[in-house]
Formats: sequence, C-alpha cells, structure tokens
Amino acid sequence: MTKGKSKAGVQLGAAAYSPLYRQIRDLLLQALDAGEWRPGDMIPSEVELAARYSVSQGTVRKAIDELAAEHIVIRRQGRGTFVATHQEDHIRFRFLRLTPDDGERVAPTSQILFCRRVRATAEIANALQLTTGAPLVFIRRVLSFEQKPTLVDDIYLPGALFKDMSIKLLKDKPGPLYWLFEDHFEVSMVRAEEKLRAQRVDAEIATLLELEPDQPVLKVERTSYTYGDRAVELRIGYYNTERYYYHNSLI
Amino acid sequence: MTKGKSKAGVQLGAAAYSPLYRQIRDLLLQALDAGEWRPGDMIPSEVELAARYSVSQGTVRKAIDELAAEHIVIRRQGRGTFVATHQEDHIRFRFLRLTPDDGERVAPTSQILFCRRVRATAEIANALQLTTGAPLVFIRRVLSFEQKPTLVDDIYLPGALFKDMSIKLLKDKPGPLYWLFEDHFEVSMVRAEEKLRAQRVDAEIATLLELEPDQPVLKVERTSYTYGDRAVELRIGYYNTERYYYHNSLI
DNA sequence: TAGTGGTCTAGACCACGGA
DNA sequence: CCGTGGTCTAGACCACTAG
Repeated sequence: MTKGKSKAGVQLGAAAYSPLYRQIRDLLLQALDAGEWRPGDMIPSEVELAARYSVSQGTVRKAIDELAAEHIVIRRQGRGTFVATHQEDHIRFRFLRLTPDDGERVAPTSQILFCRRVRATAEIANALQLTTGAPLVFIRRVLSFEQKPTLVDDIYLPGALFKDMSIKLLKDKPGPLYWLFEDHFEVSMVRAEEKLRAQRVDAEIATLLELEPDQPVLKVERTSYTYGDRAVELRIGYYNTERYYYHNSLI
Repeated sequence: MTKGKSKAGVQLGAAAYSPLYRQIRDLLLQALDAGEWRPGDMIPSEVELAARYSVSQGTVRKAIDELAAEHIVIRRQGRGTFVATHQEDHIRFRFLRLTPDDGERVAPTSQILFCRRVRATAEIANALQLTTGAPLVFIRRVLSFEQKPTLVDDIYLPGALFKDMSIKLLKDKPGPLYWLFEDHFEVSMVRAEEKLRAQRVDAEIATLLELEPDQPVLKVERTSYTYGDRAVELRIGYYNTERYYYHNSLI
C-alpha cells in the first residue's frame, strides 16, 4: 500500500469505486458491529490502526473523521478516540428533542407501563424489515419532566434481538433506554428518522398525559437504525407540547 | 507562513487559539458576506486561494471542507467549488420539511396574502437582535400542494435589510422565497433553528387552510441566520399535517 | 488535453491530558 | 514526560468535467 496505488484499483468494472479511507471506515464499522470495541471503550490509536490496515495515518484519520461526524465515535484530544454511548448528554439529547419553554433541559424520569410480546402487523414488519407476524417486544412508557407526564412512547423491537427483555430489566436499569440497549443487548442506535404531525390525543393517551380529551399533541414516529443502517426500533411518541417544544436545527 | 508556524502563534494570551484553516474559513466567510462571490458563482480554485492567503492547498482544502459541511458552498469534482443557492432542491428541501404521506415530494405553489410595514414587538425584536419598535416587513403567505392550501407562514424581516420589499416583487419572482432574498437583497440563509408544537388552529388560519375550527396544526417557529450567525428572519408557520408530515433526521 | 477537486502518503510540529 | 489526537506542509497521482 505505497504510492497512491489504491485497493480500489483491484476492483472490477468501475461501478463501485470507493476510496481507501471509506474502505477503512467500513472495516471499523464492521469491527464495531462485531463488538470488538464496546460503547465507552477507547479504540486503538490512529498509528496502531494505520499499521493494522497497512495504510498511512492520514487515511485512518479521514476514516475516523467520518465516523466522528456521524457521532459513532468521539475524539478527545490528548486522550484517544472512544465509542460513543447514549450515557453522554451530548448524544442523549440528540434523540430527545423536547425542550422546556423556560428553565434548564433536564433528564426526564421514566415509568414503564408494560412490556409485552406481540406479533408484527404488516405495517410494523415493513418498517423494521421483518416479515408479518414476526415476534416483537412491545413496550409502553411515560416520560415525566418535573413530575409532569409529558410524553408517551410505544416502542416496538424485533424479538430476535431483544430476547430476554422484561419489565424487571427495564425497571432495574436507570438512565436512557438506549443505554440499556447498548449495554445489555449490544444494539447501538446510531441514527433515526422521524415523522412529525399534530394530532388530537386519543382517550387512552390523554389519560396518561393528564390532558383533556381532544387536546392537540405532537405525534412522533421514529425508526431507529444501528451500524449497518439496519432498522431495529419503531417508536410512536405522543408529546404534550404545552410547556415544552420539539427543537430542531436546520443546517 | 512556512513550517507550521501558525498565525495563531502571534496571538496574545492563549484564550482564542484558532487553527489556520479556521482563520482561512472565516476569511472566506467574510468574502462571501461582502458579496465577493454570489450564490451560484464559482469561487477561486484551491490552488489560487492557497496563493492568495499564503498557505498550503491542504489548509485551504480543510477550510472549504468545513464550509461544504455547512452547505454554504458546494464542491463539484472536475468543475470547481460553488456558492450554494436555494434554487437547488438539495438546499431547498432542507428548509421545507413537509413531505407527502404518499407520492413524490413536489414544490408548492405560493400565494402572497399581504406585505406590510410594522414595528417590532419586544418578543420579535429579541429574536431578531433588534430594538423594540424597529421597522419590520411582515409578510403572510399560503403554500399549497396540489392546489390544497397546506401551510401558512407569517414572516418577519428586518426593515433595514429588506428596504424595497413589496408584494409586486414577491409576486414577480417565482421559486423559493430564500432565492429572492439571495438574489435581490443579498441575504443568504445559511441555517435555522425551529421550535415545533401541536396547537389548535385559530379561526383566521383555519379559514386559510380550509380546516374546521379547533383542528390540530403543527406550529413551527423558525429563526433563520445568515453568514455571521446573524438572525435575519423570524417565521411562524402553521402546517396542516393531515396528509403531510414534517420530516426530520436524527444524526 | 488542461484544469478542477479528491485521494494518499510522509514527516514535522503543536495542543492537550494524564502519570 | 509520553502518548494521544490536531495542524500544516509538500508532493504525487487519481477521477471527473469540459472544451
């Protein structure tokens, strides 16, 4: 791997050229996916990785730059590069966009209402790239800010990945749900797509959110993805936006 | 500027160290702000800029990389680097997040309802970093998808920057409003912050959106910024999300 | 074919954090 | 003090576009 003679040069045709640094990026992603380094771990230094893959440090650097831009990995000058975790507020609040009209952003408290096994409807199966009838875990919870229930989440997870999920497990583990997913199920949420709408709240959710019937709520449909762009969670949220708003940056 | 002896070395204290490539980035930003290159223009090549600022091509490259990441500039291999414009769908749909439940994403048609001069309330003045009572332009418009009114925008602009804004100008210029802003007022929108809530529609907006009274709508408060992180627009949008949703990516 | 951005390398030095 | 990531340079070559 000397003199700009890239690995890509070996590829047939010309369809799928990808630069060396992206190939390295993908190898790192595979290693992460395989659990070689876990959330919070330091990954090997740039020099080590360069040796391991027989490329220059600059190429490894560019590969890591991309992973850092996706928040899959976090660089800390003088210390090293670490696998991102949802324990850090930095990451956590990228997925929890509700922000108070006044006062500080604080972590909510979570109350698990149930954790059931169900079968995938056609719609859910489609979103999670499963077949209709596939086993699912179905969790409902309420998040409260300052003792006020503000958000109801209905969460659907592929049964195959979350085998021993239980209400006990959910109650034993404080902190963000995604931290439990990382730590206990080795499923790291890397990005998500959301669809937002304003809707009248239905009776059931209204009760949970202590709202009058027919009040407007923000409905948030989220599909979350792990390393290989694999969908591993479908989540329907109902947000009371009377004193909180959903924050978004257009960049 | 040879041998890693950075300009920053000259700075007093140590408070505000900024690497050379960021200083170059800021200089480019100043040039953009001054109108040296206009939206759609090609900026000088990396080699030229390197000569102009007496740094290596690699340093210019990194400066431009940052601007490209912010979508302020667009790189096109083999052609050059261009100042981004809101004419391109790529940029346009980053600011227009409404997406149909089914069917293709298409550009809406716009109907201007009025364009007035008003004075800033304390709240608006605060958002736009003006003083209370400062002159504003106040525009209301309706956006329709497939002849269905779907979105009402109330837009507040600093009068000083949009002196000859008029309903005639607004009606003469088709395409995105931000393109008019760029082209006629030399104000380029670079990023924005939004606050979203679900709300009952008020009577006035309901009529415009052809909705029953008290229907839920998505209220979107947007503050938009130009080059130097200067707020130059406040916009309150009311979205009918019955057949469209607001799309967001969590990355 | 010339000119642009894109990739890759090699090496020197800087800034930061912890032992 | 050392090891980490961060910056900067210089130079060679690749990929793409347009004339």
